Amino acid sequence: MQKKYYITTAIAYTSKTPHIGNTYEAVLADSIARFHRQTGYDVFFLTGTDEHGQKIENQAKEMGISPKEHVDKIAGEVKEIWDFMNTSYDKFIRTTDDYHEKAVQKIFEKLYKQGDIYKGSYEGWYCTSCESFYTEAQLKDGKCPDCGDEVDKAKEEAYFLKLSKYTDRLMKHIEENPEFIQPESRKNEMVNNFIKPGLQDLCVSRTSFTWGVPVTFDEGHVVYVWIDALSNYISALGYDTESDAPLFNKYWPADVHLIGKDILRFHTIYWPIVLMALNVELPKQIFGHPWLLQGTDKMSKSKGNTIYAKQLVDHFGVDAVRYYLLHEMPFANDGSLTYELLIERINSDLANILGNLVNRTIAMSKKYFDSKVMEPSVKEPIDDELISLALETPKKLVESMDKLKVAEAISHVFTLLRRSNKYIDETYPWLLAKEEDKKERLGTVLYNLLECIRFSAVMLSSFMPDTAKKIFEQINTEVTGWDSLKSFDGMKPGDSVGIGEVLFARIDAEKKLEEIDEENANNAPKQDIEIVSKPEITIDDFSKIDVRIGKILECEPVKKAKKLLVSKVKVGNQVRQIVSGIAEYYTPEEMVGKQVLVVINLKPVKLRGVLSEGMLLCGEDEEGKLSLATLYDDMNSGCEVR
RNA sequence: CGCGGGGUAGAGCAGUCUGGUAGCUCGUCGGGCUCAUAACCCGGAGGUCAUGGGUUCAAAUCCCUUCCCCGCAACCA
Repeated sequence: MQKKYYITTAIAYTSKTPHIGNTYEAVLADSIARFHRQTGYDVFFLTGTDEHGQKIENQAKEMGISPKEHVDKIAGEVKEIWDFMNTSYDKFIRTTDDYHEKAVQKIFEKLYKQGDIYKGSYEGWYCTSCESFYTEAQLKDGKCPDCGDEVDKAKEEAYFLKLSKYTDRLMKHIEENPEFIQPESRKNEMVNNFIKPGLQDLCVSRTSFTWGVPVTFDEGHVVYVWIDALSNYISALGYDTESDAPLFNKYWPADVHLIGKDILRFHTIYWPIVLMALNVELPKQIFGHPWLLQGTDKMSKSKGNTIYAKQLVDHFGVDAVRYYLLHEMPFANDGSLTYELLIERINSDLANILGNLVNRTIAMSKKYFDSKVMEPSVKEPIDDELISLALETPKKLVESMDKLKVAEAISHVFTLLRRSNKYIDETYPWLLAKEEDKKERLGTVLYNLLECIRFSAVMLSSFMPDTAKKIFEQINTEVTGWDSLKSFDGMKPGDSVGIGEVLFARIDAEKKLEEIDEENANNAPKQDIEIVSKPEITIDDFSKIDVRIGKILECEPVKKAKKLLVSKVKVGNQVRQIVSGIAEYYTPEEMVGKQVLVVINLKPVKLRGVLSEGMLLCGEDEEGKLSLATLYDDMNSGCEVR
């Protein structure tokens, strides 16, 4: 029976257009899926979108459209990107799909009936204007972190999943299956930070918003993201708690869930526990891939450094972008993308090594043999090294791909291409062409080159499908299957090769970068921050906050806290000790002597064990970047700020 | 003393498990070649393998010290 292979990506959240980093995951999954198809597996490749939640509900409200309209638009964009990136998914699931919502409801019901989900209450602080709950730790200045309003201590009913019940089984599974969480270092993070300290039961329902899957037996409750989104991996296969599902029986358990390293916790802890509770087998592997950075920075909209797949593809073509993503991403560390690096890779690998080899080989075939493929009749020892390398390379590819080391796999192909270029220099075809009695030897040399190119194209099919196809056309072969790599005789003597066309044009880096700079300057004017004002307050409300001018006398870091500085601040006749989360932006030395704005009537709290009696005012942007508010002119400390 | 990963040529990385000539790609310099997209091929320069100590005939590799970077966790009144 044919072996099956089930691979999934994380489903993309439909709150904004995915950037190239998100796109990477789909391309990576695609190359793995294609490779398995090519090497004989029955593959199911799932991807899709995660479309519920408060954030989407709010965004839709702001835009004045329905949540469904909002997610339809973004899901459409996601699908469009996945499509032009040439990803060969078998199914694109949306969590707003009917069958998915039903499956989620059934799963929730089943877990509730068997007691793994129970109704409890969520005790915390409630903000009336936001209709949201916050834990003590989430509060900002004892107030709502979102809108800054007063919060009330309150209880809200919610459903909880009993994680504790399954902790031991999960731990055992992780220990017994070292492949389960990859890369290895991630496994330690999960075990040490979460499982060992003990798992708290997980809140799996919400009442604070309605854009979600309703809990069937309790009106007002909506299934929260964990059970909703994660279940897509089985609902997509038609999983049903009661009846059999053919696709599910065939493909489950997943061979690999490919996800970003940021959501590892949900996939390696919550998801396996849900499955255990459902009495369903666990996926074989969770692979938390690294992130793609813009240079050395995380991509984000507010930094204005977001790169989108569309722009890259428009400038460089799909396969060049796919090549870069797949080949330049390390296995465990974050990778980096810049236009400069991309152009360099295209020029040196794709244009020079690959494209030029194909081009020169076809040109020689045409020139010397009128495009005819010749019989390889005059062998020489020097051929053996080339041929045996060609025959070994497919095995190496399989080994690398088994470990999901895609970059390494591609490198093997390029080793063969480099060796082929060298072979041309070793055999001097242009000299052979000058002597009539060397014609047959020349034919053999060209045969070997064409066959190496064919080998390479077959092996590149999963990574650069369009390019592989173009190469097959140029060398005019239909022998493109993986099995044809078992012997070095796929090219048929007597056939004619096709027309040589440039596969990848060399790019003038300077010119291209200018072009892109200009484009980015036009397209991305620095956006003003959209102001969504907090509720109006009266002057009386304002006057409750006692802000004073202070002067920093001393300042030092708080031990074992990366972000905290503790300052002694002179405010009038008092000296306050204040802890601030600004250690990443200011050194203690530069703090001393600064005149600052201090909120003095905040309830004192201990931070990392250090008492803080107030708060220093700072400007803070979306990225969390801080700037301390100081004074324009020297003032006597203790003055009121109004 | 929270947990983990890492520091190897100008850049990016492999090698470390299982000690035995320090390697790959890019860049740079020089040479070769002309079939090809100024491409391809060969050679050179460039490394105290972060640091200090230990084990050993022999250490990038094994053991310990210190310093630095990164991830996770905690923390942002």
